[in-house]
Amino acid sequence: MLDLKFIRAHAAAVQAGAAKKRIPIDLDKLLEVDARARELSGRLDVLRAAQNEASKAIGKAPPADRAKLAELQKQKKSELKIEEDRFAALEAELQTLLLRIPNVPADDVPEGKDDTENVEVKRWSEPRVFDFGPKDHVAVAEAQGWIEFDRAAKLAGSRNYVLRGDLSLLEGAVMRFALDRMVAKGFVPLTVPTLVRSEAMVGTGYFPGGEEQAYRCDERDDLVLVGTAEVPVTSLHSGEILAAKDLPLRYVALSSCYRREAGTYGKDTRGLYRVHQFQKVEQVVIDVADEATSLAHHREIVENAEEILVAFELPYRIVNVCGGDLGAPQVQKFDIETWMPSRKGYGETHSASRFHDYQSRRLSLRYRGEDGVVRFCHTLNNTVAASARMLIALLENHQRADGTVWVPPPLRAYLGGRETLGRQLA
RNA sequence: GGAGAGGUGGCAGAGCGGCCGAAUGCGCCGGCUUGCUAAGCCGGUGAGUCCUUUUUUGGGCUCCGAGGGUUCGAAUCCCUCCCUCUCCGCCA
Repeated sequence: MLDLKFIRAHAAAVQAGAAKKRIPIDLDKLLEVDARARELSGRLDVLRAAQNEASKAIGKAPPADRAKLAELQKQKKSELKIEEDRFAALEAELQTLLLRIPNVPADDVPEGKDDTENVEVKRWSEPRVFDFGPKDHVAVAEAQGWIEFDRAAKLAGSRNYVLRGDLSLLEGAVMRFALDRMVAKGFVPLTVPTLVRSEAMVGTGYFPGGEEQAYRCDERDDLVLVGTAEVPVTSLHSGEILAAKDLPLRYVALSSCYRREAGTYGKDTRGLYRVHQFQKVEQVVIDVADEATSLAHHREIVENAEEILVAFELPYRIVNVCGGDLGAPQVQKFDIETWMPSRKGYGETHSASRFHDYQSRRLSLRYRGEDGVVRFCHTLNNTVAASARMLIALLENHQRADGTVWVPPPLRAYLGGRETLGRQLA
């Protein structure tokens, strides 16, 4: 969430930012509740001070007089209680409103209503020109007996899949390669819970608002399946005050990711593009509250992802995500889209976000600066590799006319040295 | 799942109705001492919020796992929840 002081001082900017994101907010309501709460808070402090002082006086009075003095205090107490209840109600309302205020997008976030207006900022390599009719990833995989959708549906419904044989191994190879690359860069690998309390979802900005996209356990356990390791990893140090010397924290985590994909019926129904469960290696950076540092980290985590795609020899482009396609918590987001022949276009495979202190304020994730001042951290994250979509790109871009699939050199060590997956079919 | 113990400042740990935002030790910061280092000595050292002050400063309120209750007054008593530890059971 944003700092209330910031909102008060920059109401116009907050309003404009929300408009850029196409998120309706009632800022006047928030400011009005805030003003009332602050006014009441001042009065409450005075009342409480009097109450505290009187109670202390009773403690010091001769025991014989205490009952009488206490009787007087009892009456004042009920007045105080009424004001305290009113204040608590205002605070709760304020908190609810505040959680809904989106972060202010950066100036260089493009205007635009949805993903069709994202602005391409970089393109690497060229889509391959096939000298045969390329298949989509489903056809490539089914021909090799690598994928089963019917049985997966029997087990878990639509948008699920079973990987079999080499494709299952390829998934593992991609994940492990991505993980190893990041560890080599000094990122600390973490294995984290993927079933989390809703506080972690609120803290990272997915709730309120994203409840429909998350699987939730029943009332016996108030736990939510995460859609990304970003949630547990960014929440790892919530409630802590970190030492400046320990920053930045660079984490990488491989986890399963779960997405309900509510409201996407009929969209991307074929294949692995939009599925309920996949594996992902995610990178998270936690550092000091400094714009330049944050921007440098943002570039760094985008480059980390680019290196993976270059290693896999997969053409990609980077888009600067426009206001209307940006989530509430982000200041800015760069999506990396990888070429997918069956889509005749680029499909989103990575999402690199920076948040300033939006998440850390919700998580109460702070650090003590060199100057001794306690501040909220800045957080950032990006995909390193997400299994399902990376498999689409690898199968489709590296398929051969004979039905086999070429393995990019860096992955071979993870596949017993093999340069080719599958048997010749044609 | 059953039985018990406990959650206090960066850490350890005392406090178990008012003198407690909190002893003591360690750590950390500053100073003194010292050829350098260590040891020693002195002082400082939680967070949030509001008010005051040009800055320094001073003051009010809130916070001792979370939420509720009892009381004039709660870290201390009661209730609910969360978490940790020990023993038993079950199990990967």
